[in-house]
Amino acid sequence: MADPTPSGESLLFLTDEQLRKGIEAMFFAYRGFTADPDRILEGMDYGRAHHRAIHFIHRSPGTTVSNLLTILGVTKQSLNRVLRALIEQGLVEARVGRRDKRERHLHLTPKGQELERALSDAQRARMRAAYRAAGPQAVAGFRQVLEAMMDPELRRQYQGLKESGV
Amino acid sequence: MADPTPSGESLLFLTDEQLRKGIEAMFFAYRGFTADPDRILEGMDYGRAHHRAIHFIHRSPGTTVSNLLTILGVTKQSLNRVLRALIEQGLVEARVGRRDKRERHLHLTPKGQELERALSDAQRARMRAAYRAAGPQAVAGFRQVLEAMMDPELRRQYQGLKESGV
DNA sequence: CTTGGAAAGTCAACAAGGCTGACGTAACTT
DNA sequence: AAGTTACGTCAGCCTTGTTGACTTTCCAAG
Repeated sequence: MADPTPSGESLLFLTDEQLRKGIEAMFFAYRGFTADPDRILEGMDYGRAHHRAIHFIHRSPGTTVSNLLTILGVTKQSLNRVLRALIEQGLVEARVGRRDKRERHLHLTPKGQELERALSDAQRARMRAAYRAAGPQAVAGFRQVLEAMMDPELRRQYQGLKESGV
Repeated sequence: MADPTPSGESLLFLTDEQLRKGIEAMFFAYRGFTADPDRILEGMDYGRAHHRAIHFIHRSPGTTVSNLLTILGVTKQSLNRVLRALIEQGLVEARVGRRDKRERHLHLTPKGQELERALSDAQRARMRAAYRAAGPQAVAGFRQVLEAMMDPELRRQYQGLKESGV
């Protein structure tokens, strides 16, 4: 049969075998992606769930609990357990909203910022090494594929975060 | 200051901001990556752990329990719980080794192959859509960055799987 | 000003899937 | 014959997710 691509590009990269390799690459890479923060957190009272909360509070200071709920995609009971620990132990501060006093605006305390720094330094170091090894063009492709892989709703979250910072 | 790259390439892609975007892209994309199989598995007695076992047994038929243990990076107690369920319910067969009778060689039964098919069809469909949207060059970059992100030991696992099929 | 509903928090119970430690058995290796 | 390896299993624990039911607070619309 004739080449079905308008541009004449090979479709060899879409074979089941290529796709399987991509799937396994995601699996193994994600293990590496979380390994360094996990190592830092183990022994402390915290886990990956705390890391995620800290990351997004750092990313969007003053975000509300429901915002966080949407981004993380967990139940409020689950998030609440994590936030309670972080607040009790002085890593996160929950300020009652000025306009809407039902809302809690979340901020990292200096102590929280310290842990955030340690975690993201470790994660960024690995990312930086991978980026450097692969080069800018590969990085662009990496980001394109990941973005295309997201659920549309999550992609909006991601893109929203990308610029606005809220 | 002078451009520090020998090749004269910009290092803008290595800024903390770019790295943070990459980190969040991994987070959101991994959610998408697992979403479809998770949907299929929910309601059945199985979860992501079963999916992983099924995937790698399919990938390397006849693999032993210790092989699987190494690839998955979990304890034997944890894997055993998953395997026991899969064997009891007739998705996986454990054949005593011919050369070394201590070993159990794992195979998918027709029923197991059926579920594997459903799961990987769903996951590949998403992968294929993402690959197609991003194009072959982006896919190459995607794979390069992921590979660079793995722990060296896991990279060996990945690369080993890539060709040999064992 | 009252009331409906949204936002937040809490309690209880449960499940999946990790973990450690201890132990047993069969089979291979030295 | 002794030691090691592969596998399985019991028991108990932790993290992180889930539902369901309920309360408190408070904004906003009638």
